[in-house]
Order: sequence, then C-alpha cells, then structure tokens
Amino acid sequence: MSHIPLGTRQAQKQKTRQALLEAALGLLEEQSLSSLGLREVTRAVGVAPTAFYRHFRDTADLGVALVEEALDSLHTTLGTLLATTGDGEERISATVELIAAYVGTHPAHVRFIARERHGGVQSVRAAIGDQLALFAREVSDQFTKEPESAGWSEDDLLMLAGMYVDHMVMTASAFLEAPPGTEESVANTARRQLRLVSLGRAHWLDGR
Amino acid sequence: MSHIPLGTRQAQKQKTRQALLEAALGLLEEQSLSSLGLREVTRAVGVAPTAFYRHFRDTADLGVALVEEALDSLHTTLGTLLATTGDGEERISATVELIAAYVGTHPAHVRFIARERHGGVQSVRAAIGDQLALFAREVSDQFTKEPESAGWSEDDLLMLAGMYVDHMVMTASAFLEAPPGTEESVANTARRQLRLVSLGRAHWLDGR
DNA sequence: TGTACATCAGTGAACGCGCGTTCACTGATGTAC
DNA sequence: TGTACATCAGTGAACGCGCGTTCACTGATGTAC
Repeated sequence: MSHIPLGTRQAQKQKTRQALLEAALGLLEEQSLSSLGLREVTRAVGVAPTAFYRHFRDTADLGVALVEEALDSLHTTLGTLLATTGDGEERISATVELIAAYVGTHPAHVRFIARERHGGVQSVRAAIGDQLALFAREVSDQFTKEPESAGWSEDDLLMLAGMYVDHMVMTASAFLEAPPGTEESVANTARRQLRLVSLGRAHWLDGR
Repeated sequence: MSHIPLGTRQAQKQKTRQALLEAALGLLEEQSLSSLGLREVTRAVGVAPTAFYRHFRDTADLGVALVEEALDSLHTTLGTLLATTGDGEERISATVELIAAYVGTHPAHVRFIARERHGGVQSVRAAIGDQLALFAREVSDQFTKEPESAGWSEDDLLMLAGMYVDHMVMTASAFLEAPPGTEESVANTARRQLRLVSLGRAHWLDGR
C-alpha cells in the first residue's frame, strides 16, 4: 500500500516476511494449514525457526495474512470483471476465461482459499468468510446499477451475488483439479452453469 | 451390510474400528485430517497406539473409511429426497428442511465432507469427489424420468444435477456454521437459490 | 562529517514433549479332531 | 463334550526424530548530537 521508500532494515524485513508467505503457500499444496509447521516454513526459506516470531505469532496468524494477500489479488480480478458490462453469452465466456487465467497465474492462492474456506483453522475460515462476503456485497452493488435488477429486493440481489461468488470459487477450484487437457470441459460446464443462473435471474420476477 | 451374526472376536474388532472412526470424527471438528494424529485417536478411544494398525494403515486410510461412512448416510437422505416428486415451492421447502434435519443429526459428517472435499489429503479428496459424482449421476437419472427434462441433453442434466449436489453440500455447511438462531436465514437463502436454479431450469430450452 | 548509543531482525543452543513405527508379547476366541 | 493347537486383536516398552518455544546473543541499521 505504502509507496514511501522503506529503510534498508524495514525493506529486508518485508522481504523475509514475503518469503515466509510464499514458502508457506508452496507447502500448502499438499497439506492443510492445520498441519503446517513453523519449522517447515523457516526451513524452506532458509532462516532460523525463531525468525518466524519476528513476523507471525503462529501459523494461524500467517494463514490470516495469506487470506489477505490471496483475496487482494482476487479482488483486482473481480474489479476487471465488474468493469465489463453486458449480460449475454459473451460476458459469460469472458468471465470463465478470466477465472481460468486467474487460476493460471495464481494457482496456489486458489488452492489455499478453496482448501481453507472450510478448513480446520477457525480464524482463517472467518477471514475468508468475511472477504467473500465483501466480494458478494460489491457484486450486488454492481447489480443494483444494472437495468436487469429493476424490481429486485436488496436481499435477493445479495443472494444472487453470493451464488456468483460461490460459483467463481468452485470453478476456480475445478480448473485447479482438472487433469491436463480437460480444462475446456470445466470451462464448458462453468459456462452452462452461469447460463442457467442467468436464465433464473431473467425470470425471477415473472410471477410478480 | 451383513446380517450374519459375527463371532465375538470379529464383533469386538468392528466395535473398536467404529470407536476409532467416531473418535476421529470428533477430533476433526477443530482440525483437518492432514493434522490428525494416530495417537490422538487411540488416546480418545482408550486403546494402545499400536491397536490403530489392526484397522487402518494410517490416518489417510481412516479418512477414506470416514468418507464411505459419511456419504453412505447422506446417500440414504438423498434417496428420500429423490423419492418425493413434484417441482414447485413445496418441494423446495421440503428439500431445505431435509438438509437442515440431516445437519442436525449428522453434524460431524457434514463438517468432515465440506472440510476434506478440498482438503490436504489427496486420497480422501478423490474419494469424496467420486462419491459426489455418483450422487450427481443418481440425481441426473431421476431428472431423466421427469417431464420437465424433455429435450435436455444428458450432459446438461448432469450439469444441473451437479449444481444441486454442490448446493446441497454448501447449504449443509452453511447450516453448520450458522450462529444459533440464524438457521432460518440460511434456510431462506437456500430456498431462494433453489428457486433461482429451478427458474433457470424451466427456461433452459426457451431459445431452442 | 563523525561519534556514541539505541534498535531490532535474525541467530543458535537448549528444553521437554508427543509423534509414528518396530517388535516380541499375551490371552481370549476359534477350530480340528 | 473335551483337549490341543492356531489365530489374531490389542499390549507396552522402546526407538529416533522433529516439533514449538525460551533465551541470551550479535551485528547491521538507525538516530541524536
């Protein structure tokens, strides 16, 4: 956030902190945060175990920091998505391609969020829940501005936004798990699901 | 499954095995399978750590057994759901109430499935994925028999069934996380989501 | 610019502890005759 | 029914190991004058 040039000492501290976060993210590819050890992380970075405490209270604390980092990058992507307008087929395709691209550039972040969303560490679960609720709120605010939402209650728009956010996380995770070569099938399913929700949205007020 | 009376020895072995599974399920309320220790489990049951090996190779193996147990009980519930017919509002309400009831009677199973579906243990993730795919297949077979599905491709029905299965798991998990007294709000959201999907289904073939 | 002192990110030794796994065992249950 | 032997679920001691945490430390960076 800050663009004030940091002193050498602070800059080095940030670098170590970032290295710890990245090492942890790597180690979390094949385990859950709940079993991640502080010594594993420092070993991967090449610092003494005790250096960990200069940055985080424990691995749960590091997890919360990872949530912020991961969802910050996702937030940027979401902004791109909301900026594009139009509802039809081309927007659906663009959305799915954006998700695929995000998974391509941030696979470890996606894995982390999908895994720890319902994971065994309460504080991390709460942090992810809060962030996703904020996303849903943003999506719903965008919906409010669209003509398709005329006549919708605030609650219903939030429900719809929540479905899109959930779908985005599920789809991102599906891309991640997809065996090489099957990504197009995941994309195809994701597009049809979005089409279905979009149709539901279009007829939501049909019976008044 | 078997109703042949077991010998005393085999019966006792089954009892211990069941106790290990139940103790593990309890311990998994506040951690992930990835960090569950074999000694924790045997300690909770009151047997020697080495007794564990008479039943499971390791905790991942126990996890796969838990998947089978958990999804077997869910399968029964799903059967009830598929047996009831009709599409409108009353079926939606019945579905959501059935999910709520299931969470009430099997909270630990729900937590386990939601947590480990994207969890850190590959074999367990695969087992859950396989079982949920089977569920989707069953739901889709049921859809095939319904008049509302006339004109639908097999793939599209499977996509729809998958959305229902995913929604069921997400809703069950939401009930679990819901602070006491807020269950009705979760139920209300779940019903509106089902209504949206149902509307999408009704208009799927509108443009041919 | 130079000097004296304060700060603090990272070190490394040490600790007690619980882990997973091995092994030879025990004693109740099961089986053959 | 009784006896002799086989099976095998659960035991308990022992092991080496990596864990999280504490503590006093070092030495580069930052600050006051």
